[in-house]
Amino acid sequence: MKPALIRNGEQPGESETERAARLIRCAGARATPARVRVLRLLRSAPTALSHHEIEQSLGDLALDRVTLYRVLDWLVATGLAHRNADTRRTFRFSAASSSEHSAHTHFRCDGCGRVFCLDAAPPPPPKLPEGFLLSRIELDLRGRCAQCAGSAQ
Amino acid sequence: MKPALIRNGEQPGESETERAARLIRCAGARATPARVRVLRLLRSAPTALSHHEIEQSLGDLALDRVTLYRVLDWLVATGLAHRNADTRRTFRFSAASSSEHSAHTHFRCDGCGRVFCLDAAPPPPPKLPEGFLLSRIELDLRGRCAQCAGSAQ
DNA sequence: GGGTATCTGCAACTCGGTTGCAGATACCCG
DNA sequence: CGGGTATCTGCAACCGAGTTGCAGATACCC
Repeated sequence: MKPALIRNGEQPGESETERAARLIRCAGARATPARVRVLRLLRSAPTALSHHEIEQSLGDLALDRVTLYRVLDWLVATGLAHRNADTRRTFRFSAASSSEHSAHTHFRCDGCGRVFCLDAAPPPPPKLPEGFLLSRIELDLRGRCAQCAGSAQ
Repeated sequence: MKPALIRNGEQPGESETERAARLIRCAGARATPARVRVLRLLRSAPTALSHHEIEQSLGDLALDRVTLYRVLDWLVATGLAHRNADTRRTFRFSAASSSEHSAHTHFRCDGCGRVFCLDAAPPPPPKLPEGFLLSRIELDLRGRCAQCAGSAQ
């Protein structure tokens, strides 16, 4: 849902920041630096990020641990982001894309735990036991990412 | 405990216990009551169980927390069981089946977190980024199980 | 039945995530 | 532009899942 936009970009950086801020306000909350920075980061990340990775990426101006958790929770609650537990049982967050679909394909690395979002074709619709409600399909590929496969293990 | 006996299955119960013990010995370890009981439980469970659920199921004669973790780790290490993080980021364990395949289909309930193993058809082979190694494919269905869908949420 | 490597149970610890509360601030409104 | 207030942030303390180290118990080999 992005209504066409508005200010045609000034600096690409500013433009993206503005967009994140707008998405947040649309969701009915204050566009605080914490939220804007986190959402912008998620939107530009190629993989789903863990709490720890996000903290690192924010660098020196890192937020308080708790604030970051709350920002992430809020993003997930409003649907601006998704949350998944990785193979090492830590949560990973990714921005919800506009081309959001209920079927997703991920690659989960058994080495480093990272999650890569693939564009692969959506899997076929399955049949479920009686009474079960389906809300989302996810195809999960497990193995080692290029980096982990390269290094001896 | 577990008075001896009866090799060559008679009572179905005993038989299953004996089988679990044999699997454990085959894997090169001692068939202690702790391991036998846990493996037997996993093998008879319809869904993947959490550490907590296993503790409950063992009832009064429950093992020490740590022992249970170690038994589970050992089962996973030897390949007799599988471990998965559920949507609430706790590990769930299931017995490895003899008809083991590298492609699996699970239903994960967003309500209670339980994981159901379905026999659904294996998904089609995907294409991966350069350098990635695939070891396993898993089709993940998300939604609500019959029980959680039934109760108001 | 005895000896010993392997297991078990206890206690203390780590780590990811959560809760409560006081102080700060984005945003509405005049 | 400045003030008031509901919303956010940061701190500190907490919780629950999982892990580690070690002393005592025990399955299994002989």
